[in-house]
Amino acid sequence: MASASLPTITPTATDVVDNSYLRTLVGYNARRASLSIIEVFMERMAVYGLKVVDFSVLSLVAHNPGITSRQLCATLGVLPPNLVGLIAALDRRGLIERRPHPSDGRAMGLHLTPAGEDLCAQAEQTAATLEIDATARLTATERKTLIRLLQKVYD
Amino acid sequence: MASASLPTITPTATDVVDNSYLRTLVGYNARRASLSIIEVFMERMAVYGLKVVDFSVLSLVAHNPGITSRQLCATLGVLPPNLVGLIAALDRRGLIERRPHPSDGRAMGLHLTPAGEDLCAQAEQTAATLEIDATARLTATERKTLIRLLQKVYD
DNA sequence: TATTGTTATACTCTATAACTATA
DNA sequence: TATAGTTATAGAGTATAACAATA
Repeated sequence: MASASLPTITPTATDVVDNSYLRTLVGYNARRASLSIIEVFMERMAVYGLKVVDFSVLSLVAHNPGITSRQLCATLGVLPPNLVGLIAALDRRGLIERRPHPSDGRAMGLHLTPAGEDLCAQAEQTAATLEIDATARLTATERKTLIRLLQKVYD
Repeated sequence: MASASLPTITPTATDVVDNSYLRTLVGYNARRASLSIIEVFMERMAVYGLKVVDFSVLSLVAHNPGITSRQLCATLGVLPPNLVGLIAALDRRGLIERRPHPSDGRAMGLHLTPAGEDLCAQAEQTAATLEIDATARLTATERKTLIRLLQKVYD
């Protein structure tokens, strides 16, 4: 970190990039904000050995015991072939279980193991803290407004 | 499209996935909104043979004549090796030119060709329209608020 | 005939190491 | 010594086709 009393390298005029046009676009701003939050998300979830999608899967299974792979795919926008390895890995780690679906012989109902419940609860607590930190420049009211407007875009 | 008068397949209770927890997270909402806008962006930019990054590069070069690859990388969060092919392709299409940098012999200043200026102007017009369409459920005021809050997150 | 879960595979995007030429 | 641009390559993420078992 540079001390305030030290001379700083002043960028020349040609070093300053004018991105004011891109900043008028909702898509550009949504993508940049999204990436900046997800960056923090990935850092803190690495402690649990979870990627962003792993967390989403774990959390959805926690709140929807018996959910199928198909339902996870539809909810998260992941294609079935790309969920197979992910589910298998969580299974191998002893975090989730695949049980035969009660009414559909083709499907498997997903459930958290006790270890999975523990990890998910911890991860969700971390997520709650992280969310505040990653959007620290927002007031609580602004954060609620932001979420409401974002949902209005994609709902 | 199903007519409103036709009987619809009513999903059973087990089909309804509870994602209310994920919806409390700014990151989840930012990512979903971001993807829904970028989806429309990609569709409409395909007409010009441009991907999202191509558009950003073209627009930044338009508003910053003589900008270097390095500056583009820093502004867009793209790694230098991944920009090389992209720039080369735009060059081959006759949309941009690489001229020797006036003060740094290692760098190349990027400039739009007349064809590039034309395409960029059209694409920016399309982007402006698309933005409104992709966020049609927002009022103009809400759209401005959304952009302000998103910038507060990543700035 | 349609759907769930799966395998295999291809394509795109992103990341790392190392080189060259210039600063 | 450090930086701009480049090459080659590896890894992650995302896509389609096709199959077995079940609806």
